[in-house]
This record gives sequence, structure tokens and C-alpha cells, in this order.
Amino acid sequence: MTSFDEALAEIKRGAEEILVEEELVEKLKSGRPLKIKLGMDPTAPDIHLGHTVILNKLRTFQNLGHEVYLLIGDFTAQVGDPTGKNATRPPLSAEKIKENAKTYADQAFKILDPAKTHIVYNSEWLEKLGASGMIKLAAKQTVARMLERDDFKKRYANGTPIAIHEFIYPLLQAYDSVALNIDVELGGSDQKFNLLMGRELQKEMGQKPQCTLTMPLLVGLDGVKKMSKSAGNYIGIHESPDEMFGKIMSISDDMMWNYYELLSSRSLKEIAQFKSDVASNSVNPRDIKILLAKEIITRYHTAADADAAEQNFINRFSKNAIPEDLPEVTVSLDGAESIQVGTMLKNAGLTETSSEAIRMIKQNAVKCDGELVNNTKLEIAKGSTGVWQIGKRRFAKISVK
RNA sequence: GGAGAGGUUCCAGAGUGGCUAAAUGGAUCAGACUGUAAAUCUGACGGCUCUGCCUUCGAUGGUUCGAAUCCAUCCCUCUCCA
Repeated sequence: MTSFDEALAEIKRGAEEILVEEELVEKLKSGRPLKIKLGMDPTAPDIHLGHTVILNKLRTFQNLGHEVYLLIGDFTAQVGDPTGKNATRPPLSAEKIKENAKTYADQAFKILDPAKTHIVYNSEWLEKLGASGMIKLAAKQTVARMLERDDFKKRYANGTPIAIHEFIYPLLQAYDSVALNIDVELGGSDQKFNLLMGRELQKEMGQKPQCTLTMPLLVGLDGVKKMSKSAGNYIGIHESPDEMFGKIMSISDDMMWNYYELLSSRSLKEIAQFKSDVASNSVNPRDIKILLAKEIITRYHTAADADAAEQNFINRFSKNAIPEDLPEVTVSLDGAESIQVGTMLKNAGLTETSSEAIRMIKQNAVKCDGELVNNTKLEIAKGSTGVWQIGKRRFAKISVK
């Protein structure tokens, strides 16, 4: 067991905000195992690196002897955390929720210690609440307070619709903390409002209010929006080593430091050293990025996988080679004697539309057997076969029959 | 129930009768360059049988030589009043 100060420093690493820190210190000093809560939504069971930022933090608490409550929001899933995108969500079947929760747990246990993790479903107490319980709960908060939530405030100002049930979500999430008598709740920084709601509700219901710990949101691959599945800018922990490697290498040099801080288990000192080495040009940022990619792949796969992914990446991109496993496609002519390039590329699936194919040709992006193709009207005769390439990433061996 | 405002291409957001397949930014894709799928610069970014043709601006009808732009009805959203 590390000393108290070290433990606290571990907890605080990377955290955006702890409310209220003195209370947390007091709780930690009490010596009893604390109840740490993290809520998750059973609609999207794929864990990506954005989620792992918080899971890693939960693991820190477990290492310090505390108990984690992974709350599956099977009831709240009907509501959906307000995003302004989907007003309501279709209720998931019980089986589907179970299945998603299991998938989630399996993935989460790559990080968490199962012996110190309790998986709980909020339908257990929320079903019992009933309509009158719901009304009592709703009476605890005011609309004005709800509109303080950043998301609501913006939508209200912009004239984007806010459905009434969206107000219910924070209330229910808060009630979960009451039902479990939680000590500390974790969440992304976008969850701050919800987390504080739990604090207030606990206070009103005569419990010791939970502390909240928010972690910064991991920025997605686009470098702008938060990492999420719906934005398509994520790296899932179930993804293949090659995919992970490629995606991590594509993050910008600047953003890499953010990933290091939030995802790497390297010490802050070590990371600072990398940073200054890059700043002084004594090391190529690419190599530092490779280290990050390998560290992450090793965590979710194996060290051997990480090495292989690195090799594949070098072969493919640094040497600009045509991949070994290029897909083979057959394009049928339906009796005709030849086919126009654009149509062929579309039929082969290399482009979405023939217009796109023709655009690519005009942009000097299309090669056949290594030769640049610049004739958009080229006719491909029946029986011919060639290795076609569009840009650096799209390949196929196409046979015309 | 009443009075206003608004719904535009993946997203944000211009455009209020022809010059508009529709400004600009973001995302995306390609080219150059490189250290890589970073950064930067350049270009593309509705579809097709592609120097041309066809279909888009909430939906359906209408006015007009011509409509995203005008009119009617409908659907959806927001604001204010009750």
C-alpha cells in the first residue's frame, strides 16, 4: 500500500475536477472501502479508448481497495442521455440489454478487477419507483436548475427542441446514487451536471453526498469532437491491432500528448521527457507515436500483435507496397464486350459511385498494375485482369468477365 | 386557442425569381510535400451511358418562358401571448 499522499496523487492524475476534494480526502481517510459508481448506457456496448480513460481511473480506485459499481442504465436507456440528437430511443428488450451489458462487462474486465466490481441494473429500483415516485422525484428540481445544464442551455438558446422526458434523465441518474448510497461517482466532464444532481439529491434524502470526479473527454480522431461511436472518430478496444495502429498513427502530433496523458500508463515525468525531446528535434515525433500505439495494442492484444502491427504499417505505408491480402473482385459484364473504367470501379466496390471513380481518375489517383490511369473513357475489355489502386489505401484485383 | 419566426446539399450556415448543383467553414477524399494516414499547400466534394444529360433546397400542388427563392395546403420546430 502506498502512502496516502501518493494514493491521492494517483487519483488526481489527469482528473479535470474533483468536487469536493476535502470531502473525498475525508472519505478516503475513513479507511473503509468506498463505493465508486460509473454509469453506462447499454445501447452501445462497444468500448472505445474514450471510455477507457474513466475505466482506468476506476481501476486506480480498485487498486486502492475500493469497490466499483458498474451501473447498467437499462431503465434510463429508454430515456437516453440528452444529446439533442435523438428525442426518444426505442426501448431495448431485456435480452438485448443483458447481452449488451455482458459484452460491455467482458470488455471492461480487460481493465477492471472483477473481484471488486459489482454490476447493477437501475431498472431494479427505478421500476419500483412508479409514476407517483417519479412525480415526487421531479418535484425535487426546478426547470431553471435544469436549464443551467450546458447542453440544455445551448439548445434552449438556439431554439433546438428539448423534450420533457430529457429532464428526467439527470433525475434518474441522481436517484441511482441514492439507491446505492454511493461515495464517489466518476464521469466525463460532460457529465458534471448529472453527477452534481446526484450529490444534491443524496443531500436531500439524508445521505452523505457523493464526491464527483470528472475526467476530460478524449478527443476523437478528427481532433475536434469528443470520441464517440456515433461520430465515427473512435478507436474501439476490440479492433484489430492493424486498425488500432493505423488509427493511432493518424492522430496529429499535437493531439498525441493528450492521448499520452489520458491513456498511457507511463509516468508524467517520462511523458514530459518525450515532449521536450520532440521540441528539441532530438527525436522524431513519429517514433513517440509508435510507442504509444504499441503500448495501447499491447494492453488490449499482446506485445507480439503490437510488433506485427508495426511491421505491417511500415510495409504498407512507409514503403508504399501493395498489400499481400488484396481483395479479388469479379466484375460481370452481363454479356457486353467491354466496360467503362468508372463503372467498373464502382461495380468492383472501389468507389461508391462512378462519378467518384471518374473524379479520382481526373485527380491522378487511379493506377492499374502500377500505371497511372488518366483516360476517364477507358474501356476495359472482357477477360482482362488487373490490380487496381485508388489513392494509397484502396486496392483490389479486378477480373472482368 | 392567438400572434410571429423558421425547416437548404454529411454537419454548421449563406442565398429571397434567371449569372445557383447552390457562398463560406468543418468533416471527408485525392494530389504535392514529408516523418506517416501529422502539419502545410493545392484540388475535388448530387447522380449518370460525363465536353452533355438527369435529379436536389420539409411534403404536395400552383403561378411563371424560368422557382431553393412567389402563392396555396399539409407536416415538423422555435419564440411570445392566453
